[in-house]
Amino acid sequence: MTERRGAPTIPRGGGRDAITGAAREILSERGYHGTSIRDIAKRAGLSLSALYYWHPSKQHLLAALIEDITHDYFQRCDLALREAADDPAEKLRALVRATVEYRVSRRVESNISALEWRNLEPANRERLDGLRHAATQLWADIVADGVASGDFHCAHPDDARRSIIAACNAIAQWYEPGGGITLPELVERYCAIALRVVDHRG
Amino acid sequence: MTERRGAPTIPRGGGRDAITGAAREILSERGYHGTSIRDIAKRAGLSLSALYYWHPSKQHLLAALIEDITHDYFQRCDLALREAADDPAEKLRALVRATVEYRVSRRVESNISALEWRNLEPANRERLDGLRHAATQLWADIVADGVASGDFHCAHPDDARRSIIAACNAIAQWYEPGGGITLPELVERYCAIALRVVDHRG
Amino acid sequence: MTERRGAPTIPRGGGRDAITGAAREILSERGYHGTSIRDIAKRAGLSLSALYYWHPSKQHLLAALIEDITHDYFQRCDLALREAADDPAEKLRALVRATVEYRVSRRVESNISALEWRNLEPANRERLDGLRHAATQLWADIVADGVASGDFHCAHPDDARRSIIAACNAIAQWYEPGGGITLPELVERYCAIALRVVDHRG
Amino acid sequence: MTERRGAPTIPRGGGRDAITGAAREILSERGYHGTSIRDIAKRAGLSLSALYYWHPSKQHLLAALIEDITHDYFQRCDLALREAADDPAEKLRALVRATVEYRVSRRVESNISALEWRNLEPANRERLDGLRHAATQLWADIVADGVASGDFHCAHPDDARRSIIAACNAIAQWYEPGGGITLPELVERYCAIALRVVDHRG
DNA sequence: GATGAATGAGCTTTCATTCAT
DNA sequence: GATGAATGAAAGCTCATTCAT
Repeated sequence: MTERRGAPTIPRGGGRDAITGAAREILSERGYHGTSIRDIAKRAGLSLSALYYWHPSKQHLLAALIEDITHDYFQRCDLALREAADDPAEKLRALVRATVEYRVSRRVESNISALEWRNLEPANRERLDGLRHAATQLWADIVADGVASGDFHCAHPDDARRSIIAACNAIAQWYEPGGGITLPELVERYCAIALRVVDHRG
Repeated sequence: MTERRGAPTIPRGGGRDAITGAAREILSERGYHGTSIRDIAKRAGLSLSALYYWHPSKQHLLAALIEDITHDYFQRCDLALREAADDPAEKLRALVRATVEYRVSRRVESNISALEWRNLEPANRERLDGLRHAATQLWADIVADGVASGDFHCAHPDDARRSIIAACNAIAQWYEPGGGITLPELVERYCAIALRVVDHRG
Repeated sequence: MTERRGAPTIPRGGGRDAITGAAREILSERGYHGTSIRDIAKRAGLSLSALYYWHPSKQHLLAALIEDITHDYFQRCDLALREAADDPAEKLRALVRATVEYRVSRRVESNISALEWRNLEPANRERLDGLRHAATQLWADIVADGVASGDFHCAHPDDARRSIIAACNAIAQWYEPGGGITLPELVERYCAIALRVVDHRG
Repeated sequence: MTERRGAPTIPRGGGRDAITGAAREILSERGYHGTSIRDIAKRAGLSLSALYYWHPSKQHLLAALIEDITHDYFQRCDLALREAADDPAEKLRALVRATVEYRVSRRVESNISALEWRNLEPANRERLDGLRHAATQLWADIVADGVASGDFHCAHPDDARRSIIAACNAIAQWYEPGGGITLPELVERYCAIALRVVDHRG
C-alpha cells in the first residue's frame, strides 16, 4: 500500500502544478474516461485526497485544464494578429504560425483540447464554447477580409477555413520532436499550403 | 421471446448485427472508455451476457468494428481509383470523392476510426496498422506521381497529403445531414481545395 | 465462436462417458467451484447443452461422480476382504492393499472423493454418507477384531484406524506414476506400517 | 462511523485484521473458489471496496494467509525442536506434539493450508514451496537421524515420515473441540503411533 | 495543505441454466 | 441425442468521491 513504483515524473513546485502537469500528460495519453483520478495522483506524486484539495471533482479538473489551454491558445493567436501587418495574407500567415507553433510546442495540450471537448459536461461545454467560437472567428474574419479585398479567391471560404485549421491541427498527431525539421520551416510550409487553399494571388 | 421491453433502437436481424449496430452508435457518441458494455447491450435490445456470446470481450468488439470500417473505407478508395482515368489529378479527385462520401455517409464509422485507434490494445493495433498504412500509401503514391509528372508542383508532398487527408477527415466532425448542401457539391469543393494544395496546374 | 482450440482429450464412446471422463479430470485438477460446466463440455468435446441432456445440473454431476467412485472403492474393499483369510492381520493387509491400489491406479478419483465431499449439497451428502460410513466401518471392525483377539495391541483403535487410513489416502497426493517403485512393493510397505500402527504381534 | 449494521462476526481492531480473520473462517468453510470476496467483506463488517484497500486481489489475500499460516507452523516446529532433548525419539515427539497442537488449536488455518495450496497462482506457489519443503525436511532429518543412530528401525523412512505427517494432519479434519479428549492425551496417542511407525526400540 | 481509510455504484466478465429447434 | 442463442445472477475488481484527522 505504501510502496510507489516508478518515480513521479512531475515533482514540480506546489501541489497544484504537479496535478495539472500530471493530468495533462495522462489525459493526452489515455483520454478522460481512460484516466483515473488515482493515476493522476500517482503520477503527480501526491495522495488521492490531495487532489481533491485542489479540485472538487474530476470533471472540474478537466474543465480547468481545457479552459487554460483554450485561453492560452487564443491569447497567442490574438497577440500574433496584433503584431501582424494589416494585410489579409500576413494576418493569415500570423494565425498559421501561431497555430503550428502551438501544435508543435504544446502537443499534449493540443491533443487534449482536440479530443476531450466531448467529455465536458454540458454546463462546462457551454461556458467554454464561447472561447472556442472566438478562436474560430479569428480565422473566419481573416478569410472573409481576404476574399473581400480580392487577395483571396476561394469560392467557399468556410471550407477553406476548415481545411486550413484541420491541416494545422493534425500536426499535433503526427509530429515527432527531433524529427529533423525545424519549426520555422514547418511554419513556412503550412503558410504556403494555407495561402494556396484560400487561393491567394499576390 | 418476440416481445421486447424498453425501446431498443436497433432491433435488426440477428444478435450479431444488433450488437455491432448499437456499438457503432454508442462508441461514436461516447468513446470506448465512456461506453459500457451494458449500454451497448441495452441499445441492442439484448441482455448483457448475450453480447458475450458473440464477442469475447469489449476490446474484441472494438477491434472487429475498426477492422470492418477500415476495410470498408480502403475498399471504396481502391475501387474509386480503379475506375478513375490514368491521370494524377483524376486519381486525386477520385480519392477525395471516395473519402468525402465516406465521411458524410458513414459519419459514425468515420469518427470511430478517427478517435478510437488509441484504445486498441497493442496486438490489435499492430495487426490493423498495415491496413491503415496501405490507405495512406494510396494518397502518397498519387501525390508522388503527380509531382513526378509535373502535374502537381507542391514542394512538400508529405505535408500536402496530410493536409488534404486532414481536411477531408474533418468533415465527419462538422457535417450535419440536411444542412442544405448536396454531397456532389461538397465533393467538388474538396476536390478543388485538394488540387490547390498540391498546386495542380492543368 | 465455432473454433475449438486443442483436441478434446477424451473422445471415448458415447456422450455420457466423455462427460464423466472429462469431469473427473478437471474436477481433480481445479475442484468443484474452480471448474465451470463449460470447461467440462469443452474437454469432453461436446456442446454445453449436450451436457445438460445427460445431467440435470452441475451438482448432480458431482454427486453421480462421487457416488460412482465411492461405490467402486467400497466394492474393491469388500471383495478384497472376502478373499482374505479369516485372520485380523490378513484382513487388515487386504484392506490396505485394496486402498493403496485404488489410490495409485485411481489417483484422480481418489482426490475427488477426498476433496469434493464438502461441495455436495446437504441432500446428496446425507445420501452418500452411509456409503462412506460403511467403508470406514470395514476398517473399524477389523481393528476391533484384532484387538479383541489379541493380535493387535494398540490402546486407541480409533486413532490407529484413522492414522492408517490417512497414511494410505495420502498416497494419492504424492505418488507419481513411473516413479521407480512398483505397486506390490508400495503395498507391502504400507501393510508393514499399518501393522506397526495397530501394534501387531505375530 | 462506529455503528455497524448486520451482524459482523469479527469486528476486531482495524480493517486489516477483520479481513484476514473473516477470510480464514470463510475460506476454511467453503474453499477459495467457493468463497466470494463479497462474503469475506460482509463477515468482516466492511464494504467490498475496503477489502481492496488492504489487499490488491483475492489471490494476494490467499497467498498472504497461507504464508502467515505456514510461517507460524514452521516457527512452532522449530521452537519445539530447539527445546527438545538431543535424542531422535524426543525430537520426533516434539514435532508430533507441535503438529498435533497446531492442528487442534488452529483447525481453521490447518485446513486452509492443507486444501488451498492448489489455488495459489504459480508465482505464489513457487515462492512458498520453499517454506513447505523446509517443514517437511525437519521431519525427514529426524527420521534419518533415528535410523542412523539405530533408534528407529523402519525400512522405508520416507513412507514412515509421510504416514506420520498424514496421520497428524488428518486430526484437523475430524477433531471436534469439546469432544471429551484432552489435548495432552491426544498428543500422547499420536506420539505413540509415530514411534511405532518408525519402529522405535527404546 | 495533506493524508489514510472507507464507501456505493459501476465496471468487464463468467457462471449455471433454459429453451426452441 | 444434440445444438445455438439467450438469460439473470453473481463474480472479481475499479471508480469517483467522502470524511475524520
